[in-house]
Amino acid sequence: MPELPEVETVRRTLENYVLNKEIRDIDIFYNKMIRNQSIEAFRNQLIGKKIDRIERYGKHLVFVIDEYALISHLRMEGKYFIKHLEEERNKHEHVIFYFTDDSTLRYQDTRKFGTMDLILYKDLHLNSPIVKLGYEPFNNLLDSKYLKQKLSKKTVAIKSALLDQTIITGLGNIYVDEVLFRCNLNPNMPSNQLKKKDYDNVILYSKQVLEKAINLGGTTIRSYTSSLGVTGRFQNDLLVHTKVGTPCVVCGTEILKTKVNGRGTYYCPNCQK
DNA sequence: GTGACCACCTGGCCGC
DNA sequence: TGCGGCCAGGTGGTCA
Repeated sequence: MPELPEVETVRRTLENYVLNKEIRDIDIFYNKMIRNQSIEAFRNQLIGKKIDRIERYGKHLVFVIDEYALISHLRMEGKYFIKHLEEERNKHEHVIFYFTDDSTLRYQDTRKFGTMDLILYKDLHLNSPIVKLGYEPFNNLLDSKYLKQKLSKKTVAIKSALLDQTIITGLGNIYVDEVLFRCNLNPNMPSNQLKKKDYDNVILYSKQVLEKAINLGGTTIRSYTSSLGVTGRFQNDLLVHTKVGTPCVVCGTEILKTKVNGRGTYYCPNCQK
């Protein structure tokens, strides 16, 4: 699924294709994808406008279109493609933006989990899904004091806490497994049992793992391949995620797969006691 | 306030 | 080969 590195890769790639293009028309084939506007209002507010820039907050892409912010969340399998006007629509393309130069931006989502919210840009940090997000690992405000405040009263498993986007934003199932392995933390450990060095390690390795993944263009696995022909290479650097049955790179113990609050979770039972 | 559970959705996989 | 059932999972809503 697209996590922060994959979304950042999509953002950087799309910037090369859609900036300053004028929207001539929009087709929406799955109405539930547009959450906070009627289809008519969504179209009326964007048609005739140009895409000024693309921002990213955690896993949210924000297309800045004149005075509006189009907040797109790819969820599980959302992807964007640039295609010529005349290319046939495939059945998983749910929103198509037509530009005046006869190119199109197409949002494709096999499972239809993705969402789009359209708000005024001035309200982006006042009244939008962005407001609830915690700090990204790259934010200097994310320190051990902040983590202690957020986690020290939580009994929920550390894996679940790190997936909570209101605490740290940008980590998803793949990268949480990788971070916990590097921290030698068991995914089921109650959040309130972490020590100061654990907070420091979570911050350090979250940053390290995400930075490397961004540099490698994200991770390409069965449930996610990037758009526009961009393929990530971080899957070659995964140490535990999807490695069930293979020896741990540190101690040689067989990597196990379990479930933590319903999420598939990979870990080394020896390194992550 | 917290945590558990469910719905959303469809392709892939497995067993029969 | 075809069918049914299960699994995958980020997020928001509901309920205890």
